Amino acid sequence: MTISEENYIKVIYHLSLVSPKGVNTNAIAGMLDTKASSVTDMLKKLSEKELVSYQKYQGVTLTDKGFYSAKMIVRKHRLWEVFLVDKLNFSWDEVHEIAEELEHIKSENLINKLDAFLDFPSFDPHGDPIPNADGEIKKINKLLLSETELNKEYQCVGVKDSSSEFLQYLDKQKIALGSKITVKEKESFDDTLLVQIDSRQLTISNKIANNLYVK
Amino acid sequence: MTISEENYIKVIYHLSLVSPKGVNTNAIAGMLDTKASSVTDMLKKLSEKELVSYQKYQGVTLTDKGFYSAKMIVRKHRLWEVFLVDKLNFSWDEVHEIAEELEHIKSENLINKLDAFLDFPSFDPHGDPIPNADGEIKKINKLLLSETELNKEYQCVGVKDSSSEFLQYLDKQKIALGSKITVKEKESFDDTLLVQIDSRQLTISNKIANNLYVK
DNA sequence: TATTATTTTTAGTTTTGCCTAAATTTTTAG
DNA sequence: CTAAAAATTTAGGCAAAACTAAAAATAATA
Ligand SMILES: [Mn+2]
Ligand SMILES: [Mn+2]
Ligand SMILES: [Mn+2]
Ligand SMILES: [Mn+2]
Repeated sequence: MTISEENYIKVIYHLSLVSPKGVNTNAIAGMLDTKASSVTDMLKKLSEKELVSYQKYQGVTLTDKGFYSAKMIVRKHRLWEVFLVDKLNFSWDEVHEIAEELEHIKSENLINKLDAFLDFPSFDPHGDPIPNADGEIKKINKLLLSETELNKEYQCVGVKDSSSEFLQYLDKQKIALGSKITVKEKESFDDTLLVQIDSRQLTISNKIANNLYVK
Repeated sequence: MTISEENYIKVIYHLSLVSPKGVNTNAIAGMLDTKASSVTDMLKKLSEKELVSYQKYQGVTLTDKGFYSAKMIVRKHRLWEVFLVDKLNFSWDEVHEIAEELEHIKSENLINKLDAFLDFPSFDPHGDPIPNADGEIKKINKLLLSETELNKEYQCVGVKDSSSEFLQYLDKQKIALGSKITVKEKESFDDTLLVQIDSRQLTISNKIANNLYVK
């Protein structure tokens, strides 16, 4: 697979988690910052290689082969992110871009040795699960902060939006994966939350609450 | 710079250490396993970007800019090789191919953090010097085993040929960087050497002696 | 020096991945 | 159910990086 093909497969994977019936051409184009006509061209090629099932106008899904390939790319991406944060002391808002390049390095041996070196982590720095060498993914029951019950203690386990702006906001508010969070009050007018984080009180907008996973 | 451009610059760098007057089109083609006509095309592009000085039929040399770029690619290649051997437990004959890919990862920040993580190594697993962040290279006075004096103790510091066949031969004979080597006798007919390595006696062909650096 | 031989460049194609513009199909609304 | 809107595909092209074949320049040699 070329780097371009890998990027398409990965995007189709991510989109198919949301629309399992079939992924739209325009959605793919949007994620890859390219044009729908280019996507159509690539879908034909991926279909030829039996990485996706594609009938024109009907959207696209991954074949088993494509699904496995996608998970291996995601595995590489997330393991490299762990390496960058845990070993090289990058902060969690700096690693995504670099991992976008590292995920295309070809050696399977490399990624398995990296996995061992990192002690077989199950989650990346953003709380996303890391597929193991067989493509199996550990699921956890997480929910958005906006969906939690009042006065019940949760633990922060991930982010939905992993843009550096959002991650830097969390850093500024000293909210990290592992932080204990309890929603004390919910303002019905705008869904703003009054929360207790570790031992601090904080007011959190609905937008934030919709992008923070807890369990 | 594209990956292809980087590969050309790196090859021109290596060849120009041997032929500083100017590197031949065919020599470049040979190293990159491509055709002379493709090289000519690329030389025009690199010249356009002021990475090389090139006049047709006259061979090519790196500009200061090209020379610095080349050293940064070599720096990345060799640092990644150190990482693979020291941290991921690859053996020294397995790392070159993977480093050929890793050397094209773009972030300067990444490579400087990797450098720090590895404790600023000066030499890679094959004994080749690693340029620092400014492009400076630590030179050592090394010579080939075939050029040594009889009955004088040397230390193995590098390999000229770093093919896996040669490296695996050295592993088999338990010759590693750091090994103490003394040439006891030289057979004048075929230049075969009788050497003492650490505490063992060994007969070594001229071909081997011409590819092992000592100091 | 004149003539080969070798090296290098030019000319013309190919493939990959992308683009714009136009045509087609599907979906949504009236 | 039809007409407009939206989504998707086709057609035709472009740029990068490779190739082959042929031409031109340089180097080697008789
Ligand atoms: Mn990421
Ligand atoms: Mn991540
Ligand atoms: Mn190498
Ligand atoms: Mn090396």
